[in-house]
Amino acid sequence: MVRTPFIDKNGIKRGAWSEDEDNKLRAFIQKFGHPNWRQLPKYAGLMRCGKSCRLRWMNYLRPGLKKGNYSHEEEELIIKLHNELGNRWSAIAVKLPGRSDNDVKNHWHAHLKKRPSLTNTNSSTSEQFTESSQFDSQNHDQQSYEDGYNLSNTINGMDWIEENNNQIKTMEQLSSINNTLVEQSLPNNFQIETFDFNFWSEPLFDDFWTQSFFSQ
DNA sequence: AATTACTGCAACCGCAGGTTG
DNA sequence: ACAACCTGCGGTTGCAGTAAT
Repeated sequence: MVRTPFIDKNGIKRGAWSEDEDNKLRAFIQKFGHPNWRQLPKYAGLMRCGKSCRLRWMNYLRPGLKKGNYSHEEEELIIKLHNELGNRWSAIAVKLPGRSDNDVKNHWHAHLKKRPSLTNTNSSTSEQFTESSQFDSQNHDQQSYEDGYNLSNTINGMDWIEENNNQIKTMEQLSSINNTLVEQSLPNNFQIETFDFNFWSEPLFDDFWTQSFFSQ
C-alpha cells in the first residue's frame, strides 16, 4: 500500500516512512515545532526533504488526526462543502476536525463522487453537525493538538538551537540531543536503534540505509 | 490455486502565492 | 521592482491488499 523506499540521486530518502523516521520526526516537532520545514530534516536527523516531512506530519503524524471510517455526517458535510467550494480540499478539511486534506480528497475520489444522490439527503443533519457538534469537537481537537504539540513549552526550534549554540559544539552533541528526544517520546520499554557512528559527518553508504531502515 | 482486476491510501510532483532580502 | 526561496495546495501515481474470475 506504500511506495518502496529508495534513495534518490541527491541522497534523499523517498518512499514509505519507517517507524524510526516517524519517531524522530514526531519527537523533534513536539519539542521544537516546525518553524522551517526546509531545515527541519537536517536538524531532526532525517534524510528526507522538508516537503516530505511536512506531508508526513500533516497527513499522518499530527496529533488529533482521525483514522478509519467516515461517519455519515462527515460524508454529507464533505458533499455539501464540495458543492459549495469545489476541489478546495484544504478548505473542506478545515471543517472536518481530525481529517487532513489528503484524506478528504482520497475519500472523495474513492467513495463520494460516485454517490451524487447524497447531495440531496437531509441537509438539516449536516447543518446541525456544522453548527454544533463540529465546533465542540474542533475545540477539543485543537486542545489535544496543542497538548501533543507542547506549544506552551515550545520555542522556535531553530532559535533554540541557535541560543544553545554555545553549549552544542559538535554535530555529535546535536545528534545525541535528537536521540534523547526520540527516547523521551517513546514508552519506557520501547527499544530503538541508535546510530553507532557520527550521523552528520559520515559519508552516506547504501548499506547504512539498508540496515537502518529496511531491516524490520 | 493461480491470475487478473479493482480499491484504498500514502506519497510524490508541479505549480501558485506569499515572504524576504 | 525583482529574484530567490519557502510553504501549501491539488492532481496524480505506485503499490499492497482484497475480491472476482
